[in-house]
Amino acid sequence: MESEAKQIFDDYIRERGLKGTAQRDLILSAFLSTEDHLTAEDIHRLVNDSVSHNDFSSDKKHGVGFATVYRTMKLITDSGLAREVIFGDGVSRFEHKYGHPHHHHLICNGCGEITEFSSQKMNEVEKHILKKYSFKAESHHFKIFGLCKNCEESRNQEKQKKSKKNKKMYQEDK
Amino acid sequence: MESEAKQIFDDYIRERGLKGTAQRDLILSAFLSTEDHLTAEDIHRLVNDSVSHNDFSSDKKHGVGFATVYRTMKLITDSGLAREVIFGDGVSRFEHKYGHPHHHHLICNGCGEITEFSSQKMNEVEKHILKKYSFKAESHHFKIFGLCKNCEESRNQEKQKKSKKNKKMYQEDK
DNA sequence: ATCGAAATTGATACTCATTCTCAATTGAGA
DNA sequence: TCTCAATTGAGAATGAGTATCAATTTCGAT
Ligand SMILES: [Mn+2]
Ligand SMILES: [Mn+2]
Ligand SMILES: [Zn+2]
Ligand SMILES: [Zn+2]
Repeated sequence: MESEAKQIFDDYIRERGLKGTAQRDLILSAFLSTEDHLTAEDIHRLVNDSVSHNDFSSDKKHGVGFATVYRTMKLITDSGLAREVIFGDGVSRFEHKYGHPHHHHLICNGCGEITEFSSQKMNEVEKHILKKYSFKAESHHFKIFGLCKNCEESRNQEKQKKSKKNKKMYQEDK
Repeated sequence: MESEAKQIFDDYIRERGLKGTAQRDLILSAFLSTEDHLTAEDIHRLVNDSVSHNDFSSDKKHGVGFATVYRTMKLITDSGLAREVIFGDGVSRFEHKYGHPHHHHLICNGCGEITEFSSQKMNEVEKHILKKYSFKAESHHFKIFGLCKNCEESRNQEKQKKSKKNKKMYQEDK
């Protein structure tokens, strides 16, 4: 769980002769506090909100900077705790890697909801492709964009409204 | 073939009350001239190189601008001729859509080579996933990053060289 | 507990792909 | 040919992420 992850990061830091800092602790805790796919901005907000709530000392100079968030997320990724995911909207996201087996994503174009899935059959098909092309995979990611159940239903309701409206307008035209 | 594609673009342009221009012709021709996955920069270069080679009039003011390349590739994409692909290296690429059935990609981290593949079995697995999650797919893309056959082989040769070198240094240490 | 070299930090400047703005130019229907 | 909306290129603007650097902090050695 969380303490194991913190241990892993701590080990990683020491092995490299790096230093433990309050900022790194805050950022790692924020990252570990959810199961979401977080952007650097998300993490920056989480960190600085939690700081301003918890630390009410009046001599607080400034929050954790964006550069530190990016730098630390790189370390967390390199330590094996995080994986960077790119959904193609121009922002990187980070998700848990430790204790979370590899999986793929369904991304809703309506509400942004992200659903994870994995499939043994898909792994087998992939293996077959790799052999066919003599390709050595280092990473792989299947992304499916579309509409989640909720968004699909609301879209259909929208359509129905519009078609009623159109019918009405047509009658008024007579 | 190419003329069909140009006809489709022409129709698209007229339907919308847009105008045909020399720039749009050049950009579309450049895009159609290869089967590659082109960046806006690639297309810009293709267009301006071909212009300076073919059109040697000395009163040529300037080449086609980047903004026009981006704007026109958006039109070409909307017309259904192109598809935008995002490999996650920070640049968008465009590939043929017309006459090119949907497929996925193997991307070599060594030389950048892109190999296309498709798999009926994978489509079936995907369909199963979509049903399971009640998700309505609008687009989907499986990307596999790694090393192509060539790059994998050269990497192994590198390894062998290094191991020889290390052995030699070890002996010299004695 | 103190010291000091080395690592870290936040602010800010910068990069780079892409989009926006706008004055000048061009296309095509009347 | 006229006219006017669409288009263009240059350059400014944007936005995510990175590099720089002086000031601060960490932590092992004293
Ligand atoms: Mn995930
Ligand atoms: Mn392709
Ligand atoms: Zn949704
Ligand atoms: Zn290669």
